Amino acid sequence: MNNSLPTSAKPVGPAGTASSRVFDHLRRDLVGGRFVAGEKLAINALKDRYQVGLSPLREALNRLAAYGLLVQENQRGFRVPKLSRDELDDIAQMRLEMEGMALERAVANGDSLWEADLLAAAHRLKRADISLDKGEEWEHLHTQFHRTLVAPCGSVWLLRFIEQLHDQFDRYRRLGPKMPTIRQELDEQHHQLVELALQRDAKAARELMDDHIHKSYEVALKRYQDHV
Amino acid sequence: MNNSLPTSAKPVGPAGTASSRVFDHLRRDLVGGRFVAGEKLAINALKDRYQVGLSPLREALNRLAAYGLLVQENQRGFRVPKLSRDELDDIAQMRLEMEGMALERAVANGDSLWEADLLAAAHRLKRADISLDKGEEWEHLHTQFHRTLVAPCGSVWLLRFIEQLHDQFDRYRRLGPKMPTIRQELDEQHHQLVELALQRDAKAARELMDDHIHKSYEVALKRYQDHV
DNA sequence: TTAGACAAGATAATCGATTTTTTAACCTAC
DNA sequence: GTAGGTTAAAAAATCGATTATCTTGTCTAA
Repeated sequence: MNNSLPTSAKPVGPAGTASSRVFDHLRRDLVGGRFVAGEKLAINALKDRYQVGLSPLREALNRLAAYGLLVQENQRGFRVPKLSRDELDDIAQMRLEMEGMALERAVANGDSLWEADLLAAAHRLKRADISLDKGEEWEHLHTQFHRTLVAPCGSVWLLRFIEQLHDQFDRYRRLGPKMPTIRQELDEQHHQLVELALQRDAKAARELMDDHIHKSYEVALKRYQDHV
Repeated sequence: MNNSLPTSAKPVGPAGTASSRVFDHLRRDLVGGRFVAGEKLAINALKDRYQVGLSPLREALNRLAAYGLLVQENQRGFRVPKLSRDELDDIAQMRLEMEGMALERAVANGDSLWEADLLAAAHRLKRADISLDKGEEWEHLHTQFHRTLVAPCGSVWLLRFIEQLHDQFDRYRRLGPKMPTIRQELDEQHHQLVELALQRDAKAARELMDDHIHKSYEVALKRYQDHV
């Protein structure tokens, strides 16, 4: 009912600090490809762009560097990490291993509340208007769906790593303009994943997840190759 | 050098910034159990303790929070994460999965230079004087050995996650005073691991690694239970 | 007694200015 | 022409002080 303000799954609560706000904003922009890979960040320009002072901005940059969305070089500031085919392969491979593991555990552990959340997340994702807001809304619901899928895997650290890998993967997947054609097929798989999860068919679910990641990988690779 | 996470092997080069220096120092102290779990950090006290100003100190704290060695609560500073049996189990379980995977790949990929590095690392570890420097020297060589073991696994992200898990695991393992008795057995396994790696026996190596982590887990659990 | 209000002190977060280091442009000697 | 050196400008890092927020202790009213 009260979907207006503080209920969302956002990292920062009602009393967000400037540092946290700019962290979230920068993270979205980095994952969404609003910066050129390899680019050196001009801190003074960012100060204007995000309307914050130097201290909270630098704190946010430090966090992003520790998180892996920036690289920090002593005495010479921050840059956006380069992209490479090798790294994309690495990330996709790790997603296969870790999300597969997480999904199997989630299917084994998830309760009926999870089933409800999953259906809800899938429904919201299906309903999302891709043309709206440059697809930001769809992206958010997509992230949320995958998060929900593996949520009851029982490992905080596994979830954390998967989240990190998703962010990294999306730096490739979200290069360039949208391609709604392939999305059709991937969207289909989301619903099949829910089906198999509800049937508690861990093996089939994992196989489908493997295929899903593989297809997403092909999208990301295409984007990367077109982009270079 | 620039692509490694802030947790790189070497503390920081000659031109380390104040921020990086205090990050390294704090990281060592957190992993080494020099702070009480759950404790709230008094920033002004840290300023004196590490002889740095507020800005570089806060930047270091932000990095450590993103890395998982601190928790950050908006508007109320930083605290040392609590310890729990559940989390220890989680961390150990993840180490089993990830280091096992990494070791298998390393055994498949590692070249002769790796073999040499491995022998060297094992030798240095054996020679290390535990009584020296509160065991810091041994700890460093131990970390280095395990790092070398999985180094050629081919995945930057896998290595990164393993490193992070080691730091988390050591928060438990290094609680309380040293127990040289059990170390004997674990030290023995280090050499057996080298043996199996050189023989390229991936399966046996992984099984031994599983056992090694399991034994380490028992040490850590004992420490944790004694500590509570 | 105890819940709530309030003020005072402590702590966290942020700002503006300064110091340090790097970068880039220019010069000179060979 | 190029390697090496010098310096001015730019950028990064840090400092000192200010502002915002939380915490604690005290008081009052029910």
